[in-house]
Amino acid sequence: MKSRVQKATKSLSPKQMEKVFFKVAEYFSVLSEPSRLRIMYAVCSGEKSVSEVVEMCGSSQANVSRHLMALHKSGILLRRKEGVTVYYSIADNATVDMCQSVCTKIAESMH
Amino acid sequence: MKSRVQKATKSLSPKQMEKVFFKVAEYFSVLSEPSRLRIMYAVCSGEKSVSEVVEMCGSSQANVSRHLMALHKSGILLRRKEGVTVYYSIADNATVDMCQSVCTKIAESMH
DNA sequence: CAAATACATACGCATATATGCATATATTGA
DNA sequence: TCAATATATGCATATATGCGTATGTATTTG
Repeated sequence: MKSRVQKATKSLSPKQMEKVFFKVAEYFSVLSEPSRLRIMYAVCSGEKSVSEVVEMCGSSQANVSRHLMALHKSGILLRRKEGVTVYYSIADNATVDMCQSVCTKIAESMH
Repeated sequence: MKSRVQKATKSLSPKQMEKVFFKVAEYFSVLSEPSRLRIMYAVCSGEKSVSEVVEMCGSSQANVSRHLMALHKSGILLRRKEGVTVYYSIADNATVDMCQSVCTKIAESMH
């Protein structure tokens, strides 16, 4: 086996490859907005309600709600409703780890 | 220490945090287009000239050139000129590894 | 110098996306 | 039922982004 990438994509038809590229792009796209990263940072310390995130991020309720929903629809955040309150939490720690890696690399390069 | 994220962001002022969020978003943004992921896939198997990538991706020369330049300007690809020919290559294998992880996860969830 | 080759870029257009504002929906309690 | 609270969403707008087309720039060759 030549590379990890070949291992990951072997047995995928060109059409399937296109689909994967599209989905991966979509995934990164969700993480490509400062507002959503700020929200991710708020939620990654533990499950939070919308209003808690609003409080922590200083953005408007409408915006936070929309971004949380986008993060949820992409599978990055879990959503749990309890009465009127909606709680969001990290679906997969791998996502947070990935953000953290990039974050660290960039923070280092800023010195 | 509570979490890796706190470790990564400790000693950063709110202003610096904002800057990091912005830069991380920018980084993910570059990887959030199928065309650029296709190009990354072409280049990750080894240094490639622009025309080689054009050949491999089936996109127009102008487009490939623009995307390669974007990937280079963000630090993801290295650029080397040799005569009229320009060669691009992966700057940091960590980026490819990251894409591959996401790719695998998504490819699996497609079954 | 002229032509060919390889790559980069300006321009215009179509589309996507983030945001503010207002409003809708859902749940709870009086 | 009415009011209050928490969240979601429709609409308008400003901005960003991708792409095709055409053209510019740099290098090599005859």
